[in-house]
Parts: sequence; C-alpha cells; structure tokens
Amino acid sequence: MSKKALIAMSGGVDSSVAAALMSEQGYECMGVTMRLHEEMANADMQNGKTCCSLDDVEDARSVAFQLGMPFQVFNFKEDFEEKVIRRFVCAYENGTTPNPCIDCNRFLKFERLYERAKVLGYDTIVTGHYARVEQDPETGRWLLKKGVDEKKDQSYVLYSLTQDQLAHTVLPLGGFTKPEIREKAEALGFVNAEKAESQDICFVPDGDYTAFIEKYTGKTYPEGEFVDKNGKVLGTHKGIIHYTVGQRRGLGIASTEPYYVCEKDIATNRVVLGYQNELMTQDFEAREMNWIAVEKPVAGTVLRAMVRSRYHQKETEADVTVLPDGSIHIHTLTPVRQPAKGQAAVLYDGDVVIAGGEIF
RNA sequence: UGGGCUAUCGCCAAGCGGUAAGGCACAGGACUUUGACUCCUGCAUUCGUUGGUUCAAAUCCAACUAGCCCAG
Repeated sequence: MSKKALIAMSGGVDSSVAAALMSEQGYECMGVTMRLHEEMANADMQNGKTCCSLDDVEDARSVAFQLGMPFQVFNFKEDFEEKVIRRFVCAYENGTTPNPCIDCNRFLKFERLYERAKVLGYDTIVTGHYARVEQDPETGRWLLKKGVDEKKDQSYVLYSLTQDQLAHTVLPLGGFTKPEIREKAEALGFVNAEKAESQDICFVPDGDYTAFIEKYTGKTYPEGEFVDKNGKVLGTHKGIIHYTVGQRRGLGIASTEPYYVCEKDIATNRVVLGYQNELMTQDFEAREMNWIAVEKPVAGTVLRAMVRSRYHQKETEADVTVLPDGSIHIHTLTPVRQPAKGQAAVLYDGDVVIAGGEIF
C-alpha cells in the first residue's frame, strides 16, 4: 500500500519537480493548486512573476497531467483574504511590517490545505520549499532544517510548523540546489522549466503594496512629519504605511549620509529617521513562539543560538532568554540593524530551526 | 550706511593656476516567494554675473549681484 501525498503546486518549477520526485518515490500523488486571490485580469500584468495567476494554474495542471496524477484546484480565497490579506493590511495600519508569505504557509498551506488533505485521505503534504524535515532519532521530535542550497533556503518562512504538521510534511527539494532542480525540470520537459523566480507579494503583482492597501481599505493615509531622534522636523512623509523600519531609499531627505527609518509612531503619525549608527541595536523581543527542535522551555531559560531577524539575512549569534509569558528576549552579541516589528525571528542551531516567533 | 565673510549639480561638499572628488537625493538595473537592506550603473563641457591677467583660471584681479555676520 503506497502512501498518499497531496502536492501543493503553484505552477512554478519548484513545486513541479517536487511532484515529480514524490511520484518517482512511489507515492500516490494528487496535485493541487490553491486559488488564493483574484488574479489581475489585465493582460499586460502577465509578467510571470507571481505564483498564482491563471497561467500558473494551467502550468500546474499540465505538469500534473504529464506525471499522470490527478489535479484539483481548491478555492481558498476566503481563507486567504481573512488570514493573509487582512492581517497584512492590519499590520501596516498598526505600524508593523508583515510577512504575508509566512502567514500563507502557516494558515493556508499547512493548515487549511492539510485539513482538506486529511479529509480526502491524503496523509502527506508536499511543497516545493527548500528546507528539510527530519526526525531526531534520539528525541523523536520532528526537525525543520535548512535547505542544502544555502542561497535558496526557505526554512525561515516555515518556522510556524508544528510537530504534527512536520510529521505529515515532505519537502523533497531540501536536499537539492536550485540549478539541480532546473535541470531536472528541463530533463522532464516541463513547460515551466525556465520560468522566472517568483517574487513580490503574490496578491500585489505590480509591487505597489501601498496602493493595494489604500484600495482595499478605501482609506488614505495622511502625510506626516519626518523627525530625527530629538524631534526636529526633517521633512514630510507620504503616509506612514509607505515606510518600514530600516528603510533607506525613498525618503527624499538630502543629508551628508543616508537616513534610515528608525521608528514609526502611529499615534502621532510621525516617522523617526536616523543615521545608520542610530539604527543599530542588540536587543529585541519575539512572541507567539513555535518551538520545533525542543519542547517549549520554561521561563528563565537562557540559550545561545543563531538568530535570523529577516529573510535572506545572515544569522547573528545571540543569547535568548525565555520570558514568563512565553515570549523571548534576544540579545545579540554584536549590534545588528534594528529588525522591523512584524517580521519573524527564527532561532537556529546550525542547520536546525530551534524556534521562531514574531518580533514585536 | 560702514567693516568683514561667502558664493561649485536639487542638498552637503572637495578643489588653492593646468583643464570639475565624494556623500545625500533622484533614475534605471541586479538580488529576492514579504517589506526592507545590499550591490551595480547613470547623474555639473561647467563652477553667482560681467570683464581682465595668463599658453592655460572654479582657482589671480576688478566691478556688479545675492546671502550671512559684526557695527548702527
């Protein structure tokens, strides 16, 4: 009796090859594309850079057909709207910087899709992420590890996976590099073998997320003051949702050295700017922790870990203290650029994800 | 109104007689399944104006104009 795997197929190269690999391994597979949002109808929007357009669905269908596996489209638009888009918009309105990809993984791919899979009798979820799932032979815990291809590693956006989810997840690309996957796709003659990497926020294909928020909420976000640490007014900003902590470009303030966004004050609608040295910190906190490699530690526990506080960033060594309410305090050994609230802090021990949470 | 100082790209700013650094801002590109960061490229035939000295001036001289400071 073969195991049954449900493959989340975006229509891109990675998930297509993931499907092929699972099929080769003898799994009984079904390909699924999640419909998450209204595609931009405009023909001139077809830049091929997003993950879930109509063309992408057809690519996924084509690959599934080629592999001889059933294929379905699940309509998760309502869930996506509620769990990803709304949270995204709210985060910006509250002055934080969301990571919708993490929410999509957490709430759609590994929650909604997983539930549906179970109902349909599939016990394994498969995605095209570059990360590895392994079981610790000693503790029996399921581990999430970085992908072998350091350049493409996506363990950061998967930190929310629970033990149960990991136990039922296979990430077949984790042991490969991107070039290897491309080769595989070409060898198999997939229509999307040479498709561009996806990027940008999938539901904002033109990249103008501020326009999206304004259209979504029907609100406009008033101009306000740019000030320095001492409250001195430096200029006028275009609306607070346009900025994120750590941002440099687009401020329009000429100076002797670059200004960065250090802080956003929703109450006064002010954006605090400072020079690079004013942006550095060694302390921040994260909450809603998901512990993967270890059981949730008791309050007061201190551990040394490598911390990543933004995607595609080199980790920094830090001392992590577990606080009474379960959140953590992170003290980096060397100064780092202040992370933006709303982004994820993920703790690593080498290749292994220890835990992750939201910076606040 | 006397005296002094300064006038170089949108902003800051090198240059001190030999044929316009750099930073910021901006634009474009690379990177990227978030926002960012980062990286690359571009960006004054011209130095407040007008004359003069010189083979040669943004650099010296003069006048004019503007701004700043101190006197009043």
